[in-house]
Amino acid sequence: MSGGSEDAIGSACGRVAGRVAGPAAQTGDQDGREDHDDRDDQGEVRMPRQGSTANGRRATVVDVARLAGVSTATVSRVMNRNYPVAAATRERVEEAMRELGYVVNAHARALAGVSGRTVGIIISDVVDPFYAYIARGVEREATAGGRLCLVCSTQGDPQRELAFIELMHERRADAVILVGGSVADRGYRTELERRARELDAGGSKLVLCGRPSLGKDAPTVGVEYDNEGGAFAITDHLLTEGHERILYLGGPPGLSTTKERIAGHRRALEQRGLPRDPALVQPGAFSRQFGHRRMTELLRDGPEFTAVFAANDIVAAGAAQALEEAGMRVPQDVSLVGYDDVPVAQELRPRLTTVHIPLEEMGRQAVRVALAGGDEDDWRAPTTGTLRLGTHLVVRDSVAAPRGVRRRRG
Amino acid sequence: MSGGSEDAIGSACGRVAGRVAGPAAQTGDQDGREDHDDRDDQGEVRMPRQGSTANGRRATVVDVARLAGVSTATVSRVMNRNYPVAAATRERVEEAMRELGYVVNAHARALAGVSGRTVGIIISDVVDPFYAYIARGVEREATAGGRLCLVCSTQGDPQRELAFIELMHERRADAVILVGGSVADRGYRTELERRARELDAGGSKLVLCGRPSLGKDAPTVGVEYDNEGGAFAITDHLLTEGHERILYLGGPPGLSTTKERIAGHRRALEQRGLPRDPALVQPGAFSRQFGHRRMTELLRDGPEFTAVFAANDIVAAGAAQALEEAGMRVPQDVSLVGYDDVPVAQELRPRLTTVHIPLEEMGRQAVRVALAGGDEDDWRAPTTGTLRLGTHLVVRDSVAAPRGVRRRRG
DNA sequence: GACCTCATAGAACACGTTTACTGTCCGGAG
DNA sequence: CTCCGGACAGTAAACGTGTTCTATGAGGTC
Repeated sequence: MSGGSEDAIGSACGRVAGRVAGPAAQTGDQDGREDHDDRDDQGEVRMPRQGSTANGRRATVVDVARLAGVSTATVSRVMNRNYPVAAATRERVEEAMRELGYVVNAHARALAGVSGRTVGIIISDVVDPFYAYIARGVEREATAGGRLCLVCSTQGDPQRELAFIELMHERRADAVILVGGSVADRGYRTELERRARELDAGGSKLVLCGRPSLGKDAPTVGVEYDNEGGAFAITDHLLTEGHERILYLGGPPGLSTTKERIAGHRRALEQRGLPRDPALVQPGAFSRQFGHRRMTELLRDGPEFTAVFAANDIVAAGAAQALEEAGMRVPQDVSLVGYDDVPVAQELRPRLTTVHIPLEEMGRQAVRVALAGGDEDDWRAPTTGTLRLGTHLVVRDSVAAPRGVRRRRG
Repeated sequence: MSGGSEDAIGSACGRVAGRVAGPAAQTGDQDGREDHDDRDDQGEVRMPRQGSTANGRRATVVDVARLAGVSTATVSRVMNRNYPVAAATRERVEEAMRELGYVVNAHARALAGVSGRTVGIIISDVVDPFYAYIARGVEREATAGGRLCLVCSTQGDPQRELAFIELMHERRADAVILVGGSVADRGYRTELERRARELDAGGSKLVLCGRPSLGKDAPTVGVEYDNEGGAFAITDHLLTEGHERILYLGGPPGLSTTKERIAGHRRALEQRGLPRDPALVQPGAFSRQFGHRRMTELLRDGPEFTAVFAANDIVAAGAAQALEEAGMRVPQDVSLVGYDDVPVAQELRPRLTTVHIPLEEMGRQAVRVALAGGDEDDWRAPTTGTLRLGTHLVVRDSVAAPRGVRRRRG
């Protein structure tokens, strides 16, 4: 992007476009289009089908060519700079394009064999910072490669996810990036695998970002982060501080992300020989509201605990509010940690100890990995493979040694 | 969306696609397809040009038609359900599509005259919740209308903005939505207006969302919020509490958004007959970092003030930290307000008093307004017009009566 | 002057769908 | 029996661009 690129965006081809319209003078020359040998006897002008809702038809290569007095091939070559064109001719063509306000039709171009230069990303919610950061990485990397980014939100509905993949396939996206944990449902998995094969057959890639692989033979690539390891590390941090009864709060129960985080949590417990208490694992949503409501309930009639491991920072924010309302101080009375290291973690008071995930980098890698094999014709490169990024603990102010075992209130 | 729609997404046409490949059994019945009379004598297979990077060519309508023993027209009609097809024929075609894993080519479809069903949104940064909420509204409304959403981030660079508009025009987006304040530069304005005309000439709409109109004759539509009014209201709130020296902090100086907010702020001051002190207006970035740094500097050697009006909630978060580090309590020592009512406002302690903007609703309205005229053929509807949404004050805990005039520390 | 090469430019087809016309078959009305 | 209309299905022409193959003239060499 730092080179003398001709456009403000990635490597988009240089194009020009100009003022709306000069006098539509048809440029007198009675061109040599001699009677299509039929259809002329119809006598009627027969208004051409309108593009969509247009009032004025858009200029095409043919119009430009006519005005510049050249063939369409020459116009195409002027645009793409992939074939020698005399300077004078080039100038005339560019002037004509400006005159007509010509804008190339990306659909026609894509149909003619040039890549559509699009990558799609499917997430649960644009507003959720976890997804937003990944989306930013994807968008930036895509733009750097001269591509546009199609964003879809599923609101967590697997059916919509499948439908969006299909829509992106229809648009011949270079890559489709699926972000976030997935449900374990077998039927869904099968459907997903079928889509992956179809995409692959067409030369596109399905990228699984922060989600377990579909299996060795499914034609997908993956970018993961060390979910289990991060959970292990942060639990271990709590254990080191002396906590023995840790409440795990939030995260949709069926989700792979939840399972992995709980797995890491349990491994840390087991390593210290601590028992696992089912009452201390309270999955739910990934929302602030859930964190607040469930925490309030558990403070009233839940098990004893001295620390809370919230499934993510948003849940932690809700839990923090519940704690505050119950008159509990963090970390003096209860320690609290989150996951994801999203901006809110720095705004909470005390600042939240959490696990950092290289979200934006994951997004970038997702498109890089997807497009790696496609550019060259080396289909020897393994069509499947997984890139794994590290996570690390971020220690802030929300953890302290337990003062004593917490008793249920009231 | 609540009707018995056939797909998980908006009103997308029903399409099918199936398992990769059964035995390619050609379905025995020796149908009456007697030799296409050409192309068979070529004898040679002649590998067609590859689509992009594919190893296996994608199935097309022709393939499906051949396998089902019908014409391509019939296949098209089966897909689009816009023309009667016998049940038996339909079944055969659908089976063929499943067999071949056929996925329609959206580019070809768009080229043939069907709308591409795409809306584009251009924002400064996906991660910024201000933009993220608007993007969510756009995305949801677009999806509800069976459209896909193209998202681009400019990082605040007007050149990239222009380039993105061009890219979306090439893709024949139904609407291009420009979000957020704009710079006052005249050359930029002219460029933008030219793009608007080109877009309009092609039947697309340029929507200005939270940004001033380009003028009466520019073919754009707009969705605004009452920026000036919100600033007036919140300043008046501070004045009512007894504050007389209010620091306005942050917001890029050239930006229309900044100008409007400052205008409202000043109007409130003037209404009470208070003087405007230039030293009390400190524009800058819209970032947390700016809020923190500048607030720190001003506490050291800035003018006296008893309240801070941060240009938005993010800046307020930075300012809050600076205040905290300087040992100042909010609101006892200094009152603090923000703008936008973004989630962080609820996480700050004390919870931030701010101005609520119906961000998601703006996004929804933006696409609604853009697509309103286009669906019907009533081009009598004014091609230009602006929808204005209200803002309102949200009172939380960050404002109190001034204890006394604040003196500079040290 | 004949011949070859190089630099350009044009003609024509491919890309994959949709759709306006044109038929064809069949049942029922006159 | 003929005529008519409805229900289907096929033919072929767009849609706008990229690209391959071919053509033409200029300039140089022998």
